[in-house]
Amino acid sequence: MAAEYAVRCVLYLAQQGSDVLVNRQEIASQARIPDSFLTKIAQDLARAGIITIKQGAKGGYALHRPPRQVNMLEVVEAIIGEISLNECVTKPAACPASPNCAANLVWQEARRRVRETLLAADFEALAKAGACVSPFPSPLSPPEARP
Amino acid sequence: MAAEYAVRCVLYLAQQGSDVLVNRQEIASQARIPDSFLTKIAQDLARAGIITIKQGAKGGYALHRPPRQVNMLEVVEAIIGEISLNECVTKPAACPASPNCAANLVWQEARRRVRETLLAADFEALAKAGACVSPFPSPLSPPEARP
DNA sequence: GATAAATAGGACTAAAATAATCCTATTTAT
DNA sequence: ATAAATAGGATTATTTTAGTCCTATTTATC
Repeated sequence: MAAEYAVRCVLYLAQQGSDVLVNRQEIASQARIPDSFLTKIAQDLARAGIITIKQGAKGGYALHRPPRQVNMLEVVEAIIGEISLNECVTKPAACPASPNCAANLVWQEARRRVRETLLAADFEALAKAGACVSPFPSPLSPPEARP
Repeated sequence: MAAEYAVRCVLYLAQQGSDVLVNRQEIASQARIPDSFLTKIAQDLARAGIITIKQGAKGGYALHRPPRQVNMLEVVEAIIGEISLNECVTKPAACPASPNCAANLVWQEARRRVRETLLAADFEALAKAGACVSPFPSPLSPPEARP
């Protein structure tokens, strides 16, 4: 959940435009995130340099950069750490044979592709594509004709 | 862990060749899987038609098909169910906006690519390439010569 | 058929990860 | 000075995962 909450939070901020300060309760209710939990998520996002937190009266959160320069990979990894898929990738020590293990290479490739996919998804595109438009042309949905 | 154990188990069987019956303790020690846990994993693999279980004296496990026809995706999914990466993919209900949510499409694409990668990894190739299963005989119970 | 060697499968426990909450402290606008 | 915000640590609850244990059943062999 936490990573999804983070994506929704950043998406909501991106929709307001960068540098627009939004108070936490508004984000929580609009993006359907438990308010107290959002506190924690925001802290991670701030630590990763994705959002800016302004404390005190009239405080709130804002994107720290233009939405174009924020992607899903960093948002997700700000929350859960580096995506790894499985232990044989993260803790090679757990598997004595892993340096020359073909299965390990498959996991690494799978991981690489997931990260690549999330990296390609920037929040400007996500915010714009509210309407069913996939950022990926090929197998999921046919490319759209431009007006 | 369970999915990794399953991969190691199938890999070990693939290395012995298909149709070769191996007793559970040997697999457990060679593939470094807690013996009692392997019981559970084997049941899932059998249910998925990946291995054959022979009960009774001189019983054990064997691959149910040639290694070429078994891939990492089905082995992993036999254990953990369909790979989903996150809830917004599995339970669209959890997110009222998901049908037209661009982030959701990104998750789906990422998932598609992981599954595609694991699908392409068949156990004949893995076994040939040399993998996860320790090349060293187990100190606990060395494998017996099979007639 | 009796027996010993295997695995099946359900019940159970332990540990870890995740989600979420609460409370006190601190920051800031007015 | 005060009220409106968020920070951040401590804590709890829930769920998932890992692993164990025990009794039942299956099968080869004598």
